[in-house]
Amino acid sequence: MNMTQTPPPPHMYSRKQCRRDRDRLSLIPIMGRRPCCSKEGVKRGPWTAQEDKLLADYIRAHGEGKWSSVSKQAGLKRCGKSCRLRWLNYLRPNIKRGNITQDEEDLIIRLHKLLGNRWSLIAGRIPGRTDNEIKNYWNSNLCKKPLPNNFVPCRPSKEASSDPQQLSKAEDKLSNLPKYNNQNAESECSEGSLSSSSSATTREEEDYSSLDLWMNFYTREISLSQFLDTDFSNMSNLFAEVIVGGYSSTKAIHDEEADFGAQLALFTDLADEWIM
DNA sequence: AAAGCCGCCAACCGCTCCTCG
DNA sequence: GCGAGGAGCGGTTGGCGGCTT
Repeated sequence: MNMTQTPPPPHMYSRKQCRRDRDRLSLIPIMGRRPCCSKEGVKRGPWTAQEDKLLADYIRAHGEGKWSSVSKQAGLKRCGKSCRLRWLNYLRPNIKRGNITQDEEDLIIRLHKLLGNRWSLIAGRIPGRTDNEIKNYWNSNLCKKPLPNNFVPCRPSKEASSDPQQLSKAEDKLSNLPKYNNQNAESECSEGSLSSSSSATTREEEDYSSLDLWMNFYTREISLSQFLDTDFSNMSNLFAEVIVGGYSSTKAIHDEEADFGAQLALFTDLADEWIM
């Protein structure tokens, strides 16, 4: 038996190689999928217009939530996750269809540099666009574009980490950006609040207005001088931790040791490098 | 004209986080 | 504090249409 002629095991095939083989040899797909729902009789695949109507009518009448029971209540033979995804990515009101504009593309690039592959957060800053749409757009368009000198690779966690020497100082900082609570962030974003309102009264509101300010600066909605002219005295140490990437959990909010002034000075030094 | 290849995008999957009892 | 279940997220896949050979 000549082992050198043995093809690689299926799990070592690249996707393209797999598809090439499938096309050439008319094989069934090598990499199968397990159904997400073990229940038999759960429908999968593309949604029909009738299913869309059932789901949309139900949610308009009863609101979002309880996805696991939505399918039953609405008379759909779909799993809850599928219903949720269909609603969020397609049926939800105010979904913007069609081509991504140049302005939206610029914003996606900046937000991706800022947030990495946190598509839901990026989508939250771009009205009418879904995380899935932005993710697809990134992977099919922006990922292939030539990157600026200091641009973060599309998948920094897998590709950039192997050669730390190539990371710029800014990228080092960006890779440590906070993983703040998505629900809070999304609700913030859904309000469309792009201003750095100083009327926040609670600690939580205060923290997110700080983050918002920074994001506005990063996405060039405000200038560096406007940013530095801000009265930071009303903001918590979270802001400083966000700036230098020292924030790793909500506990850090209460770190009284944070040297806000020094961190802000560091940020100011880095600011020019961060902005393309 | 047919086969092969490629890109796009809707949908699926597994994992993590959050909430609640 | 702990476990179960639900919700959300990001990575991946499959189907399809268009392009190339």
